[in-house]
Amino acid sequence: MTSVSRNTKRQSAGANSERTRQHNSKFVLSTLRHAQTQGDTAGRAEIARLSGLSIQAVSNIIADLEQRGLIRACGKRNQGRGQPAVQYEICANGAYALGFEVRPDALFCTLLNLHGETMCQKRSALMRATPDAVAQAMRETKTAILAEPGLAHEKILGAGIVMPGPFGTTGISGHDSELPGWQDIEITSWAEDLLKLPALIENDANAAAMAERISGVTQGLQHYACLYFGAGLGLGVISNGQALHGARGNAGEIGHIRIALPSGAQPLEAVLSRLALQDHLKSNSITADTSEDIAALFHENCPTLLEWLDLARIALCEAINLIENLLDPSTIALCGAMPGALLDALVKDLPLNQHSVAARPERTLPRIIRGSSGPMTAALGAAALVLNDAFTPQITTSA
Amino acid sequence: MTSVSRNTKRQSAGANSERTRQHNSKFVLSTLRHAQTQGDTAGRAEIARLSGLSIQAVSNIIADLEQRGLIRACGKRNQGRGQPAVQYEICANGAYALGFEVRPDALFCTLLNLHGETMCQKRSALMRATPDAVAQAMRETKTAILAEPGLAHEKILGAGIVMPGPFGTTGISGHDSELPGWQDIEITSWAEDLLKLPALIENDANAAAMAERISGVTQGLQHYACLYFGAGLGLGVISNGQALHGARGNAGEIGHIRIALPSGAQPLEAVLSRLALQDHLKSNSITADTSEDIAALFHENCPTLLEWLDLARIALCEAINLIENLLDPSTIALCGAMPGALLDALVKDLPLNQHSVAARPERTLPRIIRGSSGPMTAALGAAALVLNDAFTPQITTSA
DNA sequence: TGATTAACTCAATCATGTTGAGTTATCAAG
DNA sequence: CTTGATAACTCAACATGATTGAGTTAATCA
Repeated sequence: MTSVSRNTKRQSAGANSERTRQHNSKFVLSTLRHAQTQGDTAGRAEIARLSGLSIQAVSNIIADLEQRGLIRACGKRNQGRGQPAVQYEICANGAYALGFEVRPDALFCTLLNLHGETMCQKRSALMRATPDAVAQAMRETKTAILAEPGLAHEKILGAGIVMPGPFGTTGISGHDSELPGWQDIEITSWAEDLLKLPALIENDANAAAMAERISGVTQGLQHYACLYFGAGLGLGVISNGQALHGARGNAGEIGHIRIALPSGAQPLEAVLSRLALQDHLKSNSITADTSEDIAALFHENCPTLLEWLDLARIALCEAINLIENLLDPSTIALCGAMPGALLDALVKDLPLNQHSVAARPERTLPRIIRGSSGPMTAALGAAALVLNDAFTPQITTSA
Repeated sequence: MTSVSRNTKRQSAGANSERTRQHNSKFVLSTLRHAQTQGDTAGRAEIARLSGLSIQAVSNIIADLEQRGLIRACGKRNQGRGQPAVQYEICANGAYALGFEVRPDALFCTLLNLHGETMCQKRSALMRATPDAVAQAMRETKTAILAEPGLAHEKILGAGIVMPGPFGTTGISGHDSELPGWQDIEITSWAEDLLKLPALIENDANAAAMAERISGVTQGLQHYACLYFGAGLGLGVISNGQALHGARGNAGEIGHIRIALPSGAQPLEAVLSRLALQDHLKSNSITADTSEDIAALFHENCPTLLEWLDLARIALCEAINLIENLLDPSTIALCGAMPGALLDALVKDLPLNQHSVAARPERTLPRIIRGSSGPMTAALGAAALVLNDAFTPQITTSA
């Protein structure tokens, strides 16, 4: 089939020549993408050296990818003697990735091109996020997107879908983020049948982490974490370039962890979350329903908000300590549905624990950085999952 | 080359037919192993169905593995009509895995066969665990092991090596577990040159977790964690069948995390570790230097020890809450250098938080189980790393 | 200007998986 | 006790895709 595969057929555990080609094609694409993020390009011979493949093999793959419109030649480069190497780059609009975020009251959609650039965004209001209502909204959204010029079903690599966790029946019942009627649905195949596209399901924090990898502040990193402000507070973990789901897809519920604060032990998201901020404001009779409200308060130096910020920064330090000790990430990105300026303020001059495995002298990245913010972060991340998949040589796990 | 590869040559990122065969061979082996742990066996056709490979491909691989002495036919089985399927099993002594644990004062070694059974164990005292001293001890140990009957260099798949973290220079200086003179050594290639074998490096907790997977309580699980009593307290995390290292191999330092206790916030290993136990005993003028001493105290219901146990169980509950929320494991195993009876006592009737993503009604495994204990756990785990590698279809991550 | 170098192409070869046509051994129905 | 159905397995031809070695081309260097 194809390297950046569109076929919905489930992959089996065994490998064959087709799979080999798919794997190698993904390697070629990831090399080109990696070069492009550095403002660079690459030629056949260089890719062959990096991959350990023969030049001929790379040549064949490049011919194939070029013919399919995913890459194109972009000049030559002299590297000293010898014939100049023809350079290749990824065609921004050679293919697209679709991302959906299902929320209790709406369906968000983002379409990314191969450069990770947002091509369009859509929002559909939902009365109730039942499977039927979501299915209808997804179908309509897809139809609307296919109507755009230059878009065909064949050019969509797949769909990433973000759903609020926790998945399955858990001890946390009555949790606001749980959706009605989804318990008995195997979501991946449900979505693949619905959209006629390969589907990837993730929680919001992992998707946000992928977004940072595809077009954000963690490009090129293989190990990092992403604290994500969504309904509560989630943690996306990327290890070896792949998201960490846990046994049931419920990993990253960092908001539920009790942490030690000067005021006593509390769940992290009782302090460090959008809801916690709004509660704190409300207890001082200030309402801030939207991100814009919060941003405005921050802009005018609202003392109640600054008070919360001090609390939140203490909680954040504890969270960082936890994450660094447990996961040893290259960095931690802070992102999600909070005003960017507020994230900046949270991140700035944190009194981080220096007695940590993360306090390395040779460190080049800051221990915490501000990632992307805004309400569409999760839908963007959903689409990023698809791009990551297209650019990452895969494995199947054993029995 | 070979599927259970012995060659030291670094694998490249690109795939070819040889790599495909290697991948598929590992799948066949893992299927047979999995069946064997269930007291079962498997035939060609069954493996073909599981892998998605053709029967012919499986047949070829089986012929190859059998010829190399890694598997053998073990009777036939009637599954109703049709020709009975020839069953295969892994030859226990078809190959071996070597495991080393480097400690500040000694080098421990364990040799496992393909069934994960311990063939021999060795201990070499070290004055100081400098690279030179360790190299000499490793060389001598390997020579002694090769002298055993039935053992040849070719039958050793590789060496797993466990070293106390943290790796590299970190903010935690003066840490007792840091070894002298290792900062500037790329340990994997150092060990491969030294032993002329493929080498895998891990921290103690991850290795212990692998040991549970190969021959312990977590066989067949893809997602779990392992709380490990070593020098302090470590957490081994297996996600998707692979150990989680973090960016620098320092993941799992759960002992350093501050947790909220009735007595105030403290690092977890200030309560839950062998050293904490010994300190607690010492503050009541009881000395217990060895595991036997501790086991004896426990056996005679020493009130000071029981007092510690109550404290430790509270801390353990907090740790479990942390791990479950962050990693969503299938289960958590408790293991390491503590008397088994004490681990049992820790695990028994824990007042676990029911408000957790882990409190699932359909859960079949307990949320926490007792794993293997004893001083050789880490060296065993080191060898288990090699077996896991031999039985797990691999990938190389992209650039 | 010619030697050197590196990128690249072409054609032959090789490893491996797949496919389809048998063959064999067992069960079950007549 | 025969016969047909069924499933495991083998054999041979084929397809895919990577590798190899012998050119070819276009640069730099002396």
